[in-house]
Order: sequence, then structure tokens, then C-alpha cells
Amino acid sequence: MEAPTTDAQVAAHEPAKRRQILDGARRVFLADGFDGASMNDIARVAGVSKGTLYVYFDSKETLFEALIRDDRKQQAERIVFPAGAADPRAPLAAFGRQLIALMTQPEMIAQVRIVIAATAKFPSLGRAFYESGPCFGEIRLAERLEVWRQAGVLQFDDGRRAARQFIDLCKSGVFTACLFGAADTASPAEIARNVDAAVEVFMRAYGVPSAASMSLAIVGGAAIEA
Amino acid sequence: MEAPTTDAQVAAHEPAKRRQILDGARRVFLADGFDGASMNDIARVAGVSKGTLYVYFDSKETLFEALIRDDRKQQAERIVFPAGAADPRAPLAAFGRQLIALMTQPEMIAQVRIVIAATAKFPSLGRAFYESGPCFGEIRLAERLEVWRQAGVLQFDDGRRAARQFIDLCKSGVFTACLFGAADTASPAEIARNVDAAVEVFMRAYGVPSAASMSLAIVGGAAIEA
Amino acid sequence: MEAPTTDAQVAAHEPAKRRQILDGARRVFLADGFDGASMNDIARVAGVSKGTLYVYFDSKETLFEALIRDDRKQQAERIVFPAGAADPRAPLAAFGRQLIALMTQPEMIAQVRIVIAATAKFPSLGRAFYESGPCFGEIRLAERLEVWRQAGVLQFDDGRRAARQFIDLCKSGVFTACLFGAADTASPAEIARNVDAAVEVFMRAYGVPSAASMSLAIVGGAAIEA
Amino acid sequence: MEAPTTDAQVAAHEPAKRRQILDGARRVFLADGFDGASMNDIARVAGVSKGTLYVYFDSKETLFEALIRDDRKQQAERIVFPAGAADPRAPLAAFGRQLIALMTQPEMIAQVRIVIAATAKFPSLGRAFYESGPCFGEIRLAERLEVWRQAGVLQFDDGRRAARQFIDLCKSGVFTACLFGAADTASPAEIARNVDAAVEVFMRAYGVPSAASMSLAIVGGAAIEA
DNA sequence: CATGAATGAGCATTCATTCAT
DNA sequence: TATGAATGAATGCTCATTCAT
Repeated sequence: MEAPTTDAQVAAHEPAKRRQILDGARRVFLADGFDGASMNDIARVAGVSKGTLYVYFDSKETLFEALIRDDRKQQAERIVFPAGAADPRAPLAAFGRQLIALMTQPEMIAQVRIVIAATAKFPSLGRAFYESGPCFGEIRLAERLEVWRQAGVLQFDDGRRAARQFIDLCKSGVFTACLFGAADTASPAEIARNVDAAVEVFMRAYGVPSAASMSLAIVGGAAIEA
Repeated sequence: MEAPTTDAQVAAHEPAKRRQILDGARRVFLADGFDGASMNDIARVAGVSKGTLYVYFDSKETLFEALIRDDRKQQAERIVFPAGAADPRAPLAAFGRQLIALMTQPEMIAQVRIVIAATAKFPSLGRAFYESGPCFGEIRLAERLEVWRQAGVLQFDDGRRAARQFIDLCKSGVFTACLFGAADTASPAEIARNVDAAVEVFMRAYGVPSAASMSLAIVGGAAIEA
Repeated sequence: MEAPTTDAQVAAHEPAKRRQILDGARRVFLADGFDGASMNDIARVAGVSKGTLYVYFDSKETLFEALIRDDRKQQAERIVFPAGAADPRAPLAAFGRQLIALMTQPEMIAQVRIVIAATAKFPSLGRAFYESGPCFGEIRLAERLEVWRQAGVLQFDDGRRAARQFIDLCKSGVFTACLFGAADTASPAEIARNVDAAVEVFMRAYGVPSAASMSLAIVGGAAIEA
Repeated sequence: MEAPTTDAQVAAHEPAKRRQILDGARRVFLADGFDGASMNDIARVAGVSKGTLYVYFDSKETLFEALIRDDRKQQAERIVFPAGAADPRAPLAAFGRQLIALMTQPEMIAQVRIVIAATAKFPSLGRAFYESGPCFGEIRLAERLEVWRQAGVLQFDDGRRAARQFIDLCKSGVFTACLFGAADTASPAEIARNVDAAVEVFMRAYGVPSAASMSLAIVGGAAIEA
């Protein structure tokens, strides 16, 4: 019933108006949810007529999908991954704090909620979100961990798993609470405490202890940062 | 010219019919989402008239809340927490496997999705779910960890945080993937692998190196990752 | 579809419970209107079950009709008609004040409103109300006027018309305003002013300038309009 | 995420369609009453879709109010008030006959009934009706009476009250009977009789006895006017 | 290409009435 | 006789979508 939609539409029509519609749609969808949002509201907020909405997007569902996919593309680039350093602790902590601060922002929570809800209806959408979000961050972090492993300050078999575990340890307790509305946001102090605990656990599990690493560490700073 | 009811209705009338309605409602809500479910459908699936629905529950919202709360109550009792044992590894692993198997069941995933979606609209519901679900498990696990701490096999400052971290390490990578539809379910093998890794990380972070294990640990880096 | 209802039901069942139902029905109907009243509310306010309602009355309409007819019977007896006196002015004024005070009571206004509304649906009910209310008062007043006419202090051809005109002059300006919600009630002062003006107009139109009153009237003009 | 509209909608869109809706609404409301009328019926009778109803009017209530207000506006203009003339009798009688003929038309009776019923629910509507109907006529008539008073053919203190009394005398007996369904309409003959009686009473109460009548009045009328 | 009036199926909810107990 | 749970048609209202302009 659709057809070449996806690609055709991404390129179709005035890109400026397309963007304008998506911006209006984002505000309304995030505020009211997929079902709660009405095309009327979206048209009004976007400043176009209802008819125009249907020129650019075949249906409410199509518009929603396009919106989520577009957003993902932009957000992945906002995160700064830890630069190499002799001791992973500080960079990991900085990365964790940054990540959790981003993830617990109300708009991000709203978006995650709506995507999770939509996944039941549009499985491909949830998958796309997962791959460009959690998965993407995991891969990038794993690349950094690998550098430290090669430098001999970390040891693990499965870098992806270690990266994932670190991220989940950082989220532990703050993200889930926000998602279920048990907390509105996480305060910087709370985030810091949580991330520090995560770093501690992570380092005990994967840090190379011993005189060996110590002696390495003495000279290792330079080698590590890759 | 109205009535008190609230409590009367929560517990009201024929409990069998109440259950019958909740069972129908569960099927429809999980299949179609909160907004997607129609009271008409629920009545049909439950095998009662629309009017009867409103005799037992004041509104769609009320019915949904009752459903989620009831389910929570039942599910909390299904989990068996690790019994005391000299070595925490096996009990923790058993607990983790059981927990993750439960959490990655398709119906559970569907329910979590719908609750997260509903949290945007009814924050109290999300909070209730969080408290009787994630939070509850955390507290119970923390109690067990405390036993081991007093037995001298674990050491930590904050038992709640440790418990939460263990659970998040178990979920790491499988639950989130299911939630976003990136995986349909987790295979027992996958769960086992993930939970074992979680136990390993947890024990390295919080385990007390006893004389026995210490000798292992000296050379144990290699042994561990298996 | 009914049958011997009216009479059968008037006599049927426990008269005490019948009264109890009618009392509850009155409160609800007057508060909420015919359509606004629900049989549920009536049952609750009357303190009987919904089923019992239908044992005593065939339908909501039947109950409503019975209620209005019963009420009419009682109210007609509340009015005291002017006793004979040499000069009609004082008795007429007293009667007028009493009548208007009764007619502008909020409950009476509510009842008149609901009956007028119901007349569109149940014409016989409006007619019954009219005959036992306005019409009845008119006839009784006409009887008194006739006494004065025979005493030679009033003169008119059509006693019914004169009576009706007097009543309408009394109501003039206060009753209609209440009926349309332009006034909540009429204050005693306002009623008195209006009734006095009515008496004045009525006496100028129908009073016989007797020798006695004439001598008064010669100088009395000033006294009158006060 | 809503709109201003109120005024926009009162006057909004195609005036022709607005009129079309109001015409349909009038037929249904007058036939079935406010509660008895369904928006579905109104849409069908008006020949528009239910959705269109709500484009032009925010709610059933709004539609009803607009209908009543519009009708009022038109009807107020239909009445011709008595022109000045030396003798008020003929103009007053003509005015009275015209007014009562209008007020006893079945559609007018139906509308008055429905407004009175609605007043219990929407007091502002009753008040608006009163002010643009009874009140308005009263004021206009009082203006004419004043002309006669200045010409020396009528005398009174309170022109508004006199006007109101004249109107109520005209209505006396016919309007109330129609309202309660005790009469279907008033025949021209009946109206004429009633209005003539009203003029008679009114002139005796407020007329200045002319030279002609004065000789008669020498013993009565003159004294009266004070 | 853009508009916004029009559509009508669909929704949550209410309520007069019935009937097994 | 009295009950109140159950019914299901009907209600006011919304909204994704279409289409004439």
C-alpha cells in the first residue's frame, strides 16, 4: 500500500517544509504520545494545512516513523566518547556523566517512552532506534576500551559486553526510575555518585591490577591514548 | 447524587466476573496498547456487556490501572530469591537466570512497553509499577546480599546499589534489546552467558578474596572469563 | 401498552413505599430535570432498589406523571382565598402577596419549569397542572369577587376574566422574571409593590365608586398611589 | 494546543451552511426538546455530517444557544409597536392582538417551553431570552406610552410597570393556557376579546378622562387619577 | 502545490429496563 | 415482594483522511 515511500519521501518536495512539518510533529508527538497527537494539532503547530501534511507523508504512521528516524540520525553525533588517557577512570567517568545527563533529560525520556510504545506497533522503528542509539554507543565505547586493553590497563574477552555493562552500570538506578516516572530527572550529584560507583565496579572487574600494570602505568600514559 | 464506591469497586461484586473482565482486558490491552484498545473489544473478549465493564470499573483508565496492579502483585510472588549459601556465585546465577527469563518473556515485554507508554499519561501508574517491580526485586535481593556481607563473603557499602547493579548487569544487553524489538526473546543460552558474566563482574567488584579463592585469583585472570 | 395503570397504581402496593419513591423522585426530578434525572439516582435517593421502582411504576414517564399529579393535589389546598370584607382592597392585596410569594419560591419555579418542559412530551400533564393550579385559583378567586359584586362594591361582566386579570397583574413582572432566571426570587418588598399596583389597577377598572368611598375618593387621590 | 475560536465560530465559515445547520437544529430541538434532540438527528435533518456540526459549533449547548439567540434577534424585529395617535385605544388594541397572535403560535410556544426548560440548566440562556423578548417589548411599549403621557391622554408614574401590566393583561388567560397545553392556539376572536378587555382595564386605570368622558367621570374618574 | 471544509466511522460512557435470585 | 447485576442501544464528541477549489 505504500511503495517507494521511505526514500522517495525523504527526498521529495520542499525539504524546508518537510523539516517544518517534522519539527511541529516532534513537539506534538512528544507532548501527547502517538495516539494522543492529532493531525490537526500537528498541522497547526507546524504552521501548515492538514492537506499539506498528507502531501509530504502518507499517513500519521508514516510521519511518525520518519520523525523518529530523522531524530536518531542527529542525536548519535552529540556524544563525545572518552579520549585515551593512561588511567581510564577519569575518561570513563566523564563519558558516563555525559551520557546519563543526556539520557535523563525529560525530552529524551519522552522520546524513549514514545519509541518503546511505538515498537509494539512498528517493530522496525524500535530496532532502528536501538541500533542507532544504545547499540551505536556501545560500539563506539568498545572501540575505546579496546585501546586500553591493548595498552594493558584493561583486560576482557568481549569488548562489546564490557562496554554494554559499563553503560548499564552507569544507568543503573537513575534511568529506569526516570522512565517509570519514579523520578523527574537525575541531579548532577546523583548522576556523579552513580557513575563513580559504576567506574569502581567496572575497574575492579576489568582493570589490570598488580605490580605489572603499575609498572606499565608509570610509563604507559603515552602509549594508551592511541 | 453520586456514590462513594472507590474501594467498593476495586474489590466489588462477583470476584469471578472481575477476574474474567481483567483477563479479557489484559489480552486486548497487551495486543493493542492503551489507546488502541477499545472498551467494546474488551467487553467482547471478556464475554460481558459494555455496561458490566462499568459496573466493575469506573473508567478505561481505572480498569487499566487495576489490571497492571493486579498483575504486579502476582508476578512479584513468582520470583524466588537466592537462598543463603556459602558461595554466592551459584545462587546469584540461578536468581539472575530466572529473573531475566521472566523479564524477557514476550508478554512481560508487552506489559512493560504499555506501562512505559502509559507513564507519560498516568505517572502514578508507572511509579506503582516501578515500586512493585524493579524496586521490590532490588530490596529483596539486597536483603540476601546483606546476609553474605555479614558472613564475610561480600563487602560493600550500599547494599541497594549493589543489588541494583547486579540486576542491571544481568539485564545488560538482553532486556533492552527485547524492549526495542531488536530481539524477540532471549534464548536460555544467551541468558546464561549474560548472567554468568554479570556474576563474574559482581564478584570481582564485591567478593571478598578468601584464602581459598585468593590463590586462584593470583593466576585467575585467565580462568575468569570462561 | 399501559392499561388500568393510573388507578391501579395509585392504590397498589405498600402506599408508604410508594410515597417514599415519590419523595425521592421529586428531589431528583426537580434538581436535574426529567431527562437529567436517572432512575439510578432516584432509586438511591428514595432508598429502594431499581427493581422496586419498576414494581411501583411502569416507567420513568409513569413515575414522573404520578409525581406531578400527586403534588398538584396537595398544593391547591395551601392557598387561603380572600375572605369577604367591605372593602376588597386589603383582602385582595393579602391574597396577591401570598400567591406571588408561593409562586416565586425556587422549588415552585423549578416545578413549573419542569412541567412546562414536560408538557411538550406529555400534554395531558400540562393540562392537569393548569387545571389544578392556575385555573383552580382563578375559579376560587372569581367566587370571592362575585360576593363583592353582589355587595355592590365591584362591577364586572365576566368574573373569571376579572379574576384571571387580577392574578396576572400580581404576577406581572416578577413571576416571568423568575421563570426565565432573570431574577432568583422576588423580595417581599418587590412583591408588595407589584401587588399594590395590581390592586390599584384592578380597583380602578372594576371598583364601584360607592358613596362611602366616593367621599373618600374626592380627597383620597393622594392617599391612593402612595 | 487548542485555539481561540469562540467568536470565530459564532460567525464562522460559510454563513449559508451555518444557517442550514441552525434550521435543522431548530426543527429537531423544537420537536424533541434539548435533551431529546440528538446531534445525529440534527446532522441528518440539517443535511450535513456530524463532524460539520462541530466545525460550526463547539457543542450541543453552543448550538442551542446560538439558535435561540438568532431567533430572538429576528423575532424582535417583527413586532410593530403602536404609532402615536390621539386616542391610544385603537393602537394599543392592534399592538396587543399582534403580540398575542405571535406569542401563541405553536412554534413560539414550543420555543418558549424549551427555553424555560433549558433555563434550569443554562441560566444565562433564559436571561438572554427574557431580555431580548419580554423585557425588550416592555421597553419599546413604555416609550410609546410616554408619548401619550406627555400628550396628556395617559397618566402614570412608572411607565415600565404600566407597559408590563398591559402586556400581561393581553396575555392573560390565553398565553398561559397555551403554554400548559390547555389550549392549542388562541383563535383570533379569543385574542380580540382578551385584548379588548385588557385595553379597557388599562384605560380605566391609566387613561385621562377626556372632556367627553369627564362629565361622566365627574363623580368618579376625576377623583381617581390623583 | 496548498488549502481547510467536509466526512463518517469510531470512541468512552450512560441509562432505562429486565430478570434470576 | 425486593433486589441489583447485567444488558446493549444510544449519546456527545473526535479525528484521520479526502477532495474541490
